[in-house]
Amino acid sequence: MTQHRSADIDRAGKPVAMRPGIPEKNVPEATVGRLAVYLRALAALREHGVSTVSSEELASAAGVNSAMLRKDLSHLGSYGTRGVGYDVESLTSHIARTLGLTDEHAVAVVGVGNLGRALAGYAGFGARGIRVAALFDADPRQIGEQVGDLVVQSVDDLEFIVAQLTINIAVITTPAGPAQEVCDRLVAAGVTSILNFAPCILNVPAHVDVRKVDLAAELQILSFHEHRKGGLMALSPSAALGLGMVQ
Amino acid sequence: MTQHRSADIDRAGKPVAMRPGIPEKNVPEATVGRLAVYLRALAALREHGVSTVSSEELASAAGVNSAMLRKDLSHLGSYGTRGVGYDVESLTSHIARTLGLTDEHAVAVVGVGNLGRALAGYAGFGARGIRVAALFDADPRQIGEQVGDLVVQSVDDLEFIVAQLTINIAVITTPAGPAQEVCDRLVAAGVTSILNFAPCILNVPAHVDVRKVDLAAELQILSFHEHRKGGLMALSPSAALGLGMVQ
DNA sequence: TAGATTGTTAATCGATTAACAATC
DNA sequence: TAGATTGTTAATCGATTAACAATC
Repeated sequence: MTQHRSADIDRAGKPVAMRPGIPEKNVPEATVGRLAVYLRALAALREHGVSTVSSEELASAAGVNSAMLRKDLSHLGSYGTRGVGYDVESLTSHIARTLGLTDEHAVAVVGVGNLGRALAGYAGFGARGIRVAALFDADPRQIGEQVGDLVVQSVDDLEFIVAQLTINIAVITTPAGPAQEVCDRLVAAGVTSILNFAPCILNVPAHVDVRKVDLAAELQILSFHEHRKGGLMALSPSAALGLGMVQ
Repeated sequence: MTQHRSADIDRAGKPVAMRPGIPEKNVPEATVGRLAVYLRALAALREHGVSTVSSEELASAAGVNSAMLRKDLSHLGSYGTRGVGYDVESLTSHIARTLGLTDEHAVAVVGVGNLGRALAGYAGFGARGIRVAALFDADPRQIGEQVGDLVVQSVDDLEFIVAQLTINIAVITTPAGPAQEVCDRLVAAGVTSILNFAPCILNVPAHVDVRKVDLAAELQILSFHEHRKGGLMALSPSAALGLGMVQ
C-alpha cells in the first residue's frame, strides 16, 4: 500500500525521474494506477471497431471523470486532437510504452495454490508485455506438476532459475509464514518488483518495489461500509427508500 | 478504485456519517484501508503474548509511519495511554467494531474458478466477522461440486439464495463477459457491497459500494516501475550500485 | 466559420508528516 | 518527579475537479 512509494525516491532523495539519463516526465502514482484501466478500455473500444474516442467517452468506459482522464494523459504528452478526441490506436501504444509494456517482462509466481494457479493461467497478461515464466512451490506433491504451459519447479531452485531467466518481477502467493524468506531470496536473485498476496508486511531494500493485495482487508473495508449503511437498510428498506438511499 | 467513493455520499450530498441516527465520527477512506492492516498486526502481537504496544512498534509492524498510525487511531477515539501505549486486546476490539466485524457478514462468491476457490478457502476470513456462505457458478460441471464446507450452486438460483441467506456482500470472480449481469442480479437480490475481480467496470446504483481488484493492472504498475529503474540496472548493476540504488 | 474537444490553470479537497503540548 | 508516549495541531504534499482558453 504505502510500501512501494519508498522506491520512488532514490537514496539521495531525488525523484527517480529527475535522475540524469532518465528524461521521462514524472507520472504521479495515482495516474499510473489508472493507465492500466484506460488501456483495457481502449482495447475494448478497438475490438468494437472504434478508432477515435473523446475524453468523455473513454472516461466513462474507465469509470472516471473526464477531467481526470485528460489530466492523466497530459502527463504523457499531447496525443489528442482538439475538437476531435484521441486516436485509439496511437493512444494505446503511448500508454503501453509509458507502462513499460514494450519490454517483455518475465514474471515468477511463488506458491502454486489456487491463487497462484489463477495468476499463472490469467489470460489478461499474455499479449501485453507480461509473461509468467516460472512457477515455484515447496510442496513435493506440486513440484513437477504441469500448470498451463509450465512445470512447477522446486522453490529450492529459485535463485538459479530466476537469475537464469532474468526475472525481475515476482508474485508471492505463499502463506504468510514463508513469505519473507521467499521475498529475501527473490531479491537476492535479482527481483526488483514484487506483488505480495501473502497477508504480511514484507521488508525489502529501498530499490525494490512491493505492491500488496490484501484480500481479507478488501472484504473488511466492505464490511465497514456495510456497517455504515447497515442499521437503516436492515431495519427498514422502505425507510431507506424514503431517504433516497435506493434508486 | 474511485467507484466506491460515490457511495460515501448519499443522494442529498451529505456524508453518510452525518446523517441523523448514525453518530459515529467520519473515518477517512484511507484510514479504513489501514485499519484492517493494524488488526492483523495486532493479532500477530497477541499471539506472541504482547499485551501493550506503542504506536512506534505497531506502526513498524504494519509498515507505516507512527504519526500516521496515531492519526488513524485518533479517528476512532482515544484508546491509548500516554507514556504507555495501546492495550492490544482493547485496541483490537475497538478496531474490529469500527470495521463492523462484530456483525456477522455472509458473503457470496460468484465464479468458482481458481480465484473463487482461493477466496472460498481463505482461512483469513473465518474468525473475523466474515464468512463465505454461498458459492455460485454457471458451469454445469461445477454445480454440485463440494468446495470446502460448501456445495457450488447454480447461478440461476442466485436471487433466491442470496435473499434467503440475507447476503449483503458478494465477490465476483467470473470472466468480464457475465460480470455486469451477475452484478445487476446480485444488487437486485439485496447485495450492497461488491468486490470485483472481473477485469471490467461495473455500473451500480449509488447505494452500492464496489471495490475493484485488478490483477493485470497490478502487474502493469510494477512493469512501469521496472521500466523506470530498468535502463540502469539492466545495463550495469555496478553503476546502479555506485548511484546508491542498491543496498 | 461554428462547434467540439483538448490541454492547462487554478481552486479545492483529502492525506501525510513533523512537531509538540498534554499527560500518563 | 522524570521519562515516555499519546493525541492534536499546523504545515506540506499530492490528487481531484471545474472551468476555460487554445485550437482542431
